[in-house]
Amino acid sequence: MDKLQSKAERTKAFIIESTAEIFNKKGFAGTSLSDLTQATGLTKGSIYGNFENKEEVALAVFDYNYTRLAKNTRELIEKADTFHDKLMVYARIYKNMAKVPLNKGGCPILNTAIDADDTNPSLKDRAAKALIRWEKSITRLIEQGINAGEFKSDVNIRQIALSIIALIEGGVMIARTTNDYSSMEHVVNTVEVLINQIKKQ
Amino acid sequence: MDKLQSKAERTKAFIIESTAEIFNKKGFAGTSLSDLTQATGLTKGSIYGNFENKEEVALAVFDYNYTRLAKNTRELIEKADTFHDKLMVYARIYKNMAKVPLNKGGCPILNTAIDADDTNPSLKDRAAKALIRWEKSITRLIEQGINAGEFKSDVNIRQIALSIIALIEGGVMIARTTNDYSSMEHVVNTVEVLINQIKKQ
DNA sequence: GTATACAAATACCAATCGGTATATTTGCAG
DNA sequence: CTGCAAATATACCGATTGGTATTTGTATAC
Repeated sequence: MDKLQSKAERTKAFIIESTAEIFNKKGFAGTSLSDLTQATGLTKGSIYGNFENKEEVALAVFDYNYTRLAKNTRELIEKADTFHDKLMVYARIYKNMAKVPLNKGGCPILNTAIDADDTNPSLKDRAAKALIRWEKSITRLIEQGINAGEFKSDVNIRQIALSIIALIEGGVMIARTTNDYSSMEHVVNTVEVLINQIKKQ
Repeated sequence: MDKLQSKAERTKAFIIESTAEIFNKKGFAGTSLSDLTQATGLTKGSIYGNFENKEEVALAVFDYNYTRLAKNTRELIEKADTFHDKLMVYARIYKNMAKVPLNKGGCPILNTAIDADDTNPSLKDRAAKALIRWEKSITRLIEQGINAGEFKSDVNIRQIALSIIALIEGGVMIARTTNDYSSMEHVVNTVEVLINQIKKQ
């Protein structure tokens, strides 16, 4: 086997990529098997040959959407020099979210969290883990910034980390629901204020 | 007719109250007609005698959930003396959201916004209007506080209003998804900081 | 080139979906 | 107490749901 992936692996990836947007827009209950066959051009038999059931597709799709988002963010953070600039990457990404949306249908973490909250424990768990990893990522940057002497040492790290996430996700929700992306800019301005406030001097 | 409501009006209200929690938890697509008959003990015929279709029930349920929320908030705000304290009502309500949740299944505005976003224009519009009214309510309190000499006159009113909403809604999402209500407290602390920062002196 | 293993399509399943036409019951005015 | 209208239940509809057993097609190792 000199191929990079088996046929099954390629088909699996194809199904995931083809249906990622639908699941993100319609949610788990709102996405039907016929949505999946329509988006892929495949038949139900083929989809069920590669996934056990609808839930397995949804879980794989969430992982795909989340990984794409996380990778994109990580790369931008690595490019930034100071820890201040690294934190500011979150502001930059969502400031022009309207023009360059990575995910059609909005943030997959937010969508999955609300969608699966009271209905699907597995999906909810995936969203929870994503949020916790995001929080850890911000927390680590602040800690490193403190150690590097960039940030004050008496900041409430967890409060800042959670507030940045809440502002962004809340901002996405407001902007998308009201179709007014200027509200996202306003909210991101507060993210910037929070980050600037922990700077020394 | 010496009754306060007709039979139909009472049944309508009964259907709305009985199914409010289900719609808030499962969303529009995730809630089936049999969910409604099960929750009410009524038959499909009876429900369709009082509502045109499932969407009409969902819209009435959103109005019910939202009105209850808005009324509760308004009453607490009216009781507060200063504009600072009035703004702080939002912080107080959501600080112990875990102990005294007004709506099972989380904030109906957030849930409906994400649920209906890419799928149901009527419901999305309801959520959008609710968000705009909420923003206006905060905006008005800040303006009145400025006129009363309580707040600084150079604050970015819209930025503060939107940030408070985003923090609360984002915080609700994080707390409910991760099952960790301490994160809500952290986020609400930032809401309090924002409000304190616009105070004179 | 052929046998074989794997992948995809076909055809089917019971159950449930949202919705409706009609029958039955109920509440209420006279 | 009766008659009638309003409200609820019954019974049914075609379409679609998620899922599966089986057949057909295809890529690949030998």
